[in-house]
Amino acid sequence: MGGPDDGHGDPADRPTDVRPVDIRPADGAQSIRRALTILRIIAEGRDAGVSLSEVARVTEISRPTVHRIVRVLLEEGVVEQKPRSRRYAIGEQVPLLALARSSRSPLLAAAQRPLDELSQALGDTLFLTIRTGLDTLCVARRIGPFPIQVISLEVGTRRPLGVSSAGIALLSLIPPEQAADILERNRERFKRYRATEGTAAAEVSEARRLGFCIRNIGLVPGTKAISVAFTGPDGSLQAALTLAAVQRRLTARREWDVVERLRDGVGAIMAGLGGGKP
Amino acid sequence: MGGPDDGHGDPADRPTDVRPVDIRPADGAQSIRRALTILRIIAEGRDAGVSLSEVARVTEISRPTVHRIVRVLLEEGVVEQKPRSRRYAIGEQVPLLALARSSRSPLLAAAQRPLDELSQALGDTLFLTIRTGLDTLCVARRIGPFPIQVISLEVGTRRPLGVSSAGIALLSLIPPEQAADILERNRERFKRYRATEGTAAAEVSEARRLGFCIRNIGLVPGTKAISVAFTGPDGSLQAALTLAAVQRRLTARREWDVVERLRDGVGAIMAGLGGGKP
DNA sequence: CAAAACTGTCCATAATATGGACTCGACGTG
DNA sequence: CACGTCGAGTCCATATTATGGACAGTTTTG
Repeated sequence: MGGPDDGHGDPADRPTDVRPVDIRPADGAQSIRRALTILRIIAEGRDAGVSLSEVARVTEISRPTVHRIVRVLLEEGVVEQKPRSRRYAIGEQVPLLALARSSRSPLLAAAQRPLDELSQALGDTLFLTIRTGLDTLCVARRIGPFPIQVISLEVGTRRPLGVSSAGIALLSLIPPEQAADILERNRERFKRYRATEGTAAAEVSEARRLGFCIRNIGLVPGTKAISVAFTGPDGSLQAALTLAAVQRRLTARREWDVVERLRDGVGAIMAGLGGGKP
Repeated sequence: MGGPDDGHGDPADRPTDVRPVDIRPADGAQSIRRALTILRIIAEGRDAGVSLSEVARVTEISRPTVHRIVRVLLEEGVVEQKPRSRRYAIGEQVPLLALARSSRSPLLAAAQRPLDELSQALGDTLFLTIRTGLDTLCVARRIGPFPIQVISLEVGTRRPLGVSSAGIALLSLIPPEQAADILERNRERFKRYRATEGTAAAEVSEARRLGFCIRNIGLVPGTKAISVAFTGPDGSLQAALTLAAVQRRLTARREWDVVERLRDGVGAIMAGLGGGKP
């Protein structure tokens, strides 16, 4: 079938030791997994959506199969299709299902105050980003009082881990080989973002050394971002706090101050997460 | 396979006019459809969740199959399992996917003001409920200023069409045979709610005659609800505005006034929906 | 206006999902 | 306490279902 490698069918006489990269038991419901993979890619497209062939390319599932799956999701309202561009986007049913668990996430609850205070104190824009699977997902944003703000991300933006500052920081706090594995699995998607596995890996190493990530923001010239990543109390969740600003506001002197403040913010958020309900 | 079907394959000689509510073509991706059916049932359970065997019973899918599907959804974070009760509930991935389309729904946007004003004016609790597939789903609530309020529903509550006042009203505005079909397909689920197809059908007829639904609220003795249903501009959506109050506040005299006011509210919402973007 | 790229459809085939039968453990009842 | 009932979860032979190569139609690009 699909799969990036190998001459196909070798008639079952290796036990189970090869395990090509991922832990996926591969049994159970393959088509449902595929549907979810497709959904995540479509979610990246936000309101603009994603074209069929791009979904097929990125997921490495054949076009007819993607088409069939997407058609079911379409009929069920889980995705919708933009009439003009024929691109697919997340459909109304998803928010409706989400209503079933409308209680806000503990992370967001814990982060509100620290985000407000920090963005006031630092003056620039802050982002709170979580890791989910192979992606980063922006879940909160605060625009600071300084007159020039770098917006760059909306809440809800989803990207492959490795293309954003937050993604680098997040990768820097998981074990190197896992991080490498993730980069590998995202390789196909990086093309969309003018990123490569190699440069991402280098940045991750650097971030691992420093304890945070600082770099230019890819798509917006003259801007910089600093990200500090952290995990939930029991390692339950992985998130990053990011500051974005025009380059001139991030002089070498201020950098360290900002990192310090971000770390304080992270501390405050983690404290708020500490003793939740079981 | 499953499903309340008829003699299958009649080789294409009805144009497009029958369309029995949603004519499941049954081709394509069956297991994905099943997964979604299961998800919707699980969504009904809200935070408490739903047991495996109940999902199997209601969906009329065999337990092993439900289990296998649910296990995949579990691994993917789409559902989660309460450790204590082993019940399944909607998982964190669903809200995360929903973030991709965080722009609020046009209905909610249009309804905010009218809801606020009406609940102030009438004094009692209002609910805005939509139809989605075979379900009603509460999407907004306003608690009025009168000291005794009937809460009964949370935002996010999902129920089979036919068990709530709003559901009856909604069924009353779709063609009788479609409504009957929906009741039929929900029969298995009614048992959970002490409802039956028969009484629901009678109430729907009554509502169709009156143009609204009024009745006692099932689970809360001494309380009444009045629902007025409506559709979006191009028939795009079906929704109902409901008032709930203790019985003594709904004297026969006031009933008509309330219905009148609810109709005004519906008018205001529909006006707000009128000229959206194409 | 031709080439390229993309969406969507068909169908034989292989692989996948299916559910009956079974095990295990928890709970309740005589 | 022994027995019976009910629910969760597992196994595996089977046939149903999903799969993707090839093709057709349409829009975009050069």
